[in-house]
Amino acid sequence: MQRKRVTSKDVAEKVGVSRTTVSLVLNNVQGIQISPETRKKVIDAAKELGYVPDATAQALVSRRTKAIGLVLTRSQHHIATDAFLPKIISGLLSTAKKHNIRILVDWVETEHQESAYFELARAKRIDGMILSTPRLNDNALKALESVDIPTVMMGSISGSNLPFVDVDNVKAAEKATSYLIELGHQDIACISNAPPEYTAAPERAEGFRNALSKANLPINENLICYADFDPESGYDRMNSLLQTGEKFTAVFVASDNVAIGAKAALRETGRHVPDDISLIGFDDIPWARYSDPPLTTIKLPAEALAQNACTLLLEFIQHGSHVNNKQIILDTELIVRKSCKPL
Amino acid sequence: MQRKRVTSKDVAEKVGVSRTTVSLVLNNVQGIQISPETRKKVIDAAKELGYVPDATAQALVSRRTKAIGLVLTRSQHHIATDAFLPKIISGLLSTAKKHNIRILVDWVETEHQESAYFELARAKRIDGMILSTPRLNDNALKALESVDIPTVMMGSISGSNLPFVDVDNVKAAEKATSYLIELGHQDIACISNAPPEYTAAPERAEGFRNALSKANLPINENLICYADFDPESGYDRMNSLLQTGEKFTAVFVASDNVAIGAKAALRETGRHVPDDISLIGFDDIPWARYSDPPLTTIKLPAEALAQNACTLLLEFIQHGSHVNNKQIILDTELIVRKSCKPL
DNA sequence: GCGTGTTAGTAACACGTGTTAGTAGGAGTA
DNA sequence: TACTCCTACTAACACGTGTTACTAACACGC
Repeated sequence: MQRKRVTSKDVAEKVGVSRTTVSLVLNNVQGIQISPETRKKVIDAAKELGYVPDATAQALVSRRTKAIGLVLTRSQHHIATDAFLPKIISGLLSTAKKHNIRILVDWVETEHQESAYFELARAKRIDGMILSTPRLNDNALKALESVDIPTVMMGSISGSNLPFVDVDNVKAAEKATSYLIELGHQDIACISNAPPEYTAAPERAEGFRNALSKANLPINENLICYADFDPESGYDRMNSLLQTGEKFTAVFVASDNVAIGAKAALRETGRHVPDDISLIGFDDIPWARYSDPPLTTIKLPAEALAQNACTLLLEFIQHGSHVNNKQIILDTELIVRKSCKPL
Repeated sequence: MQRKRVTSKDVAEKVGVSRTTVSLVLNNVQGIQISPETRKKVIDAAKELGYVPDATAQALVSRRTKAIGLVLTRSQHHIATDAFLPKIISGLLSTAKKHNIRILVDWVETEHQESAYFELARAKRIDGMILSTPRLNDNALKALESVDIPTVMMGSISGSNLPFVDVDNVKAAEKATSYLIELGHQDIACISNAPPEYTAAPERAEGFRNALSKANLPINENLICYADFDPESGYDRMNSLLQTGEKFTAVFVASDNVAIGAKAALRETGRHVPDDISLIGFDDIPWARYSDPPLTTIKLPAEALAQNACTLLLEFIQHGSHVNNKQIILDTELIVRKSCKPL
């Protein structure tokens, strides 16, 4: 049943040459002399036998697995509800495919972070890794540096000098908030996307504050809170905001996924978007433009982020740490739809 | 900079035993005699040196890579907008982690299917693969069988006897449609989830027809159409349905993701859900319960599907093709929310 | 002393590839 | 003939591990 593997030795024997010759021909090694007839015979035989080089053996000798890791550092529930993951994967796959590289998805539970990174890297199963929205404590960071495997982060993190790809979260949040201010809103709430440990969350809150300051508006800390990635947390936070009794006419929600839940909470308490409350999101997930009303939001170039992270990592792998451009900041864009209204 | 790799040889030398002994101790091989002192010394030395066995070398000799492939066979755009992928990945990761197995995500562009499957399998980079919502032509199927790598499909496919994990699409669609009929609807449209090549799509349409037949209602083929996974296609199909001039008071949309777009089309043409049109979805993606109105739908156990597929594949890998239970059908559940109304 | 077992290991091969150093054979030159 | 150069290869090592077959040392019973 189980057909025997076809190895380069089989190809060599069929043609009547050495295994070395087969390797040289099939890898098209430059600066070496093989007669055209032999070349052809080898190539034909390989095709006929259906020879595919064994990736593990190649990896062992070349010290390159031709695979990179996408390391997710969130809870299982947050992975399952991450509206962003498909775009990340899609972007990664498209770039990786061009370079004939595979993607290994791994998941590091927060509890045992250090050893997990360590083992993953040391086992040499991947050539490098991409950390998605990392939340690293000092130990994990140190472990990561000590194994020195090429690493690129998607989303920056304070206190680390690993290369990263990100957007300017402060500026983007400022852009969103300024838009609300331009519409005449003065009492604005902010639900950031995630707990403050995730660097992007406080950055977006900071952008929110900046916009208010520049417009000489007071900052009411009671109107600033942090969600937890999923719609449910947005639902909860919005209800909490409503219960404070503080007045607000607009909300900046720093994640479309969270905004889904926030909007549901508004609806259930009889408030209408945008007539009663203006709502602006962040990310521009596919759902946003089909929402009711279509959600005004900040477009995050998710696929481009992934593609850039992948390209940067591959450079990193190839040229060692001499990568000149260690951080890439992509642009965001305000997408005006119908969830905000002049006051 | 680049620290030298720690191999089992280093551990052996440090302790003063042979490499064999190190291997026997660390793998805890049964039925072999090693003195407790030596055991301890080896374990201590391994820990002290930070020894992690090289996965590629292990794979080469054991003929097991301890990785399985998740193979996506859709276009890049469809991967990016797949609201289901995160749950699949989350389910896969959780099960795989328990067995200390990694997940390799791969993407087969439809054009070069055959060779891609072939190469992936033959390169021995993975021990088995999971095909997600496969659409296989005959060539691809034959190629797949000829390389005989353990394979499990998520979503069945006609004309193949590969093991699979799925829900009973016909019955689930029937359940959804019957619910609409029970509410008094008689003129019901159906937008299936995907093009008919994807087996689930015609199956769900069939379930739709079955329900009508059982209720002695006429089947109007003009009211049955096929979307293409994403919200945009739902938007288009709904507009087409509206333009036919055919009358309908309810719609069964065999995908929540498609329903998002369909609902937008209804809204833009001034129709309200559920007052004017009742809408029932399929999948129960996270967005569904926060939708406006909350979407009544059929719950597809996505994570459980992935977990079962993973478990089945691992059994398959371990015990060869002697897996007794070659197909697993999971239950679906009608989730009643607020998008449907008695006529 | 001798045969038999047991204990605690080790030497050597296998996995399938990439690569370096070397070589047989022929042609050209003095 | 003797030396050099070129062509077209090949032998052999390395990568790091798992595993099988073997052995040295010692104890035990008679």
